[in-house]
Amino acid sequence: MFEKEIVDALKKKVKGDISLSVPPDDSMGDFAFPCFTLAKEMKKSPVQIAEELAKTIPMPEIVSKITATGPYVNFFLDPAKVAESLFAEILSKKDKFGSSNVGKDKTIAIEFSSPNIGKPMHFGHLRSTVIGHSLSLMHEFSNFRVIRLNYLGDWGTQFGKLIYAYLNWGSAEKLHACPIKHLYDLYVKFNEHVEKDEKFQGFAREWFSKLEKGDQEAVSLWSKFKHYSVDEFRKIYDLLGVTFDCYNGEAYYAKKADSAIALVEKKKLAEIDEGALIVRLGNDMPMMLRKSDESTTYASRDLATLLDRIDEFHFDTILYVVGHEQSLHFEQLFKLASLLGFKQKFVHVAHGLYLSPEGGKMATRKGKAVFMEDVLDETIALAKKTIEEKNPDLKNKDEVARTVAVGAIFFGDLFNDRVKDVVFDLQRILSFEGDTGPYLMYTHARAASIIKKAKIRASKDCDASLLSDPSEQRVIKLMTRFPDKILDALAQYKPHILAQYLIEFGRAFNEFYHKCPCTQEKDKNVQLARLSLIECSRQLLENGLRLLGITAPSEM
RNA sequence: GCGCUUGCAGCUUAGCUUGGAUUUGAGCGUUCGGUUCCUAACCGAAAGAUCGAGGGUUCGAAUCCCUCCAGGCGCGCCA
Repeated sequence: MFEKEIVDALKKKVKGDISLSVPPDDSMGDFAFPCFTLAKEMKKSPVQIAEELAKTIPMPEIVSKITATGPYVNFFLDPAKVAESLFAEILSKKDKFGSSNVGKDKTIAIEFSSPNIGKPMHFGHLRSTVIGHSLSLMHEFSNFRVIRLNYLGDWGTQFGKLIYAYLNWGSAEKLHACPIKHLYDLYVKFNEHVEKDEKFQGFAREWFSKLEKGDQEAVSLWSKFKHYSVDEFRKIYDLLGVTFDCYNGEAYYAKKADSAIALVEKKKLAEIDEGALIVRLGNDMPMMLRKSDESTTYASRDLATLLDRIDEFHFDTILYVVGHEQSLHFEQLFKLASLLGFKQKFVHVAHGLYLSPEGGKMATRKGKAVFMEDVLDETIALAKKTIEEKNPDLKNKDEVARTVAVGAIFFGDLFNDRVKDVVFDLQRILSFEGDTGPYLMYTHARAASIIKKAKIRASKDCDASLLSDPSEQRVIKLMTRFPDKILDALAQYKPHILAQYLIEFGRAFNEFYHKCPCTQEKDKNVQLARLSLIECSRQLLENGLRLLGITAPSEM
């Protein structure tokens, strides 16, 4: 915010593209214009140029001071004017504050979460779920039309495994009583057998092949497994507040794989090699579309899925929020799609993996997985215990405990750059202090509490010039950055940019909270100005957290 | 072997896309201090970093380029 006014003023004196930077320290102003590039063109020292510019640039309304500091021209915004303009905007836009129109008339499809049927959702699924959810919310906030896609892993040789295992070692009673657990046990058992004897892999392939050909027994078991799993997933999504527009999984698109393959063949892009149908996409990376036993592959189904989605949803951009171990697959898929003539924007929003503390991936196959449900239960229990200690009179304890737990888990996942691998550490998830979701939720609750207690209401007509304490000015300054942070996070598909900013803002707010009491302030005008600052801060925190998928309670 | 990716205080990390005002900014943990006062899930202070190693480009490199080392992931009938 307010950057445009400064750029416009600079344009009157400087030619070409102007990009401003943010000084490293508050004492150096709000925006800076570095003169290095100009120095080369003008063959003068950047220091000299900065000095000349500082004197000659027409001062925009919102700016109170322009100085030259070394090779930089520094712009100081007038805090009172900034605050007035911010308060008016926030108090009128409310839960829309920070939104933009960058997505106007654009459609974005976002594939995320995509758990595998027949296995419990393990904690590793959290990354895709949380990042995809947050990106969906941010795009919607910026007026994109968003389509949320959950590409269920409900097809493939793994079902051959499950069917074989169930028929040989399974029990109908156990399946009925605790379906997911039973299926999971069978899955682990089957893989133990494969370790010892390769022939089991063949049994699995056989059963999957039967399933693909529509064998009645196979199909009926498959659909039973799928039903149970989806029910289980929905419970977790409800708890997390995550929604989808489309649950079509691999099975749904598998039927369309043949026509997708036909299209590739028509364009003469495919060839037969060792009995399998492959596409060569340059150095050493063939993409297999059909196995030698005629069954489809993950790649062909994913291609079919992409083509069908292009048809159905007419998106401009599609995001695949999937772990980085699949980068090669997506590189191939996107390359093939562009060879087929599609011009949409395809993005693999790759994220790091949760690694098991003992090392290596959290593989369900080896029984090394940590289940989402267990982590949720434990976190909720701790949140409840913390509430009992700190705020025993709270009314809706269970509901708040759930909200706090989800906030802790979401924020913990979104706070760091998504490309990095994370070693699973329950103690970190269970921490509610420092750079955490509960810290921000608590900050929000404090603000809400003051507003509730105050006898007056926040107003844009307060005297913002009374907010002269450095801590107050810092909050105001940070507030102006909120809309841009959302745009940054959006441009890079990185929610941690917003999360990091919110922590910075929360710290500033808490400092102000300690230094500048509001309800006890005697001067009514100061009180009103502070209350307005508090309400605007609260709104910002509410909006920011919401975009990360976190609900901010007004009491906790 | 090839490809992608990561490497910063004891631990977890931001900053790298677009090199600059930096002697790298946080959180946890450690040590010390703050609650007759709007929720201490808070605030303040101190100690703690040869930014994996070496070279190069540049007036200037945590940031760009090269080599090496270490971790993670992937490399045709798993998804």
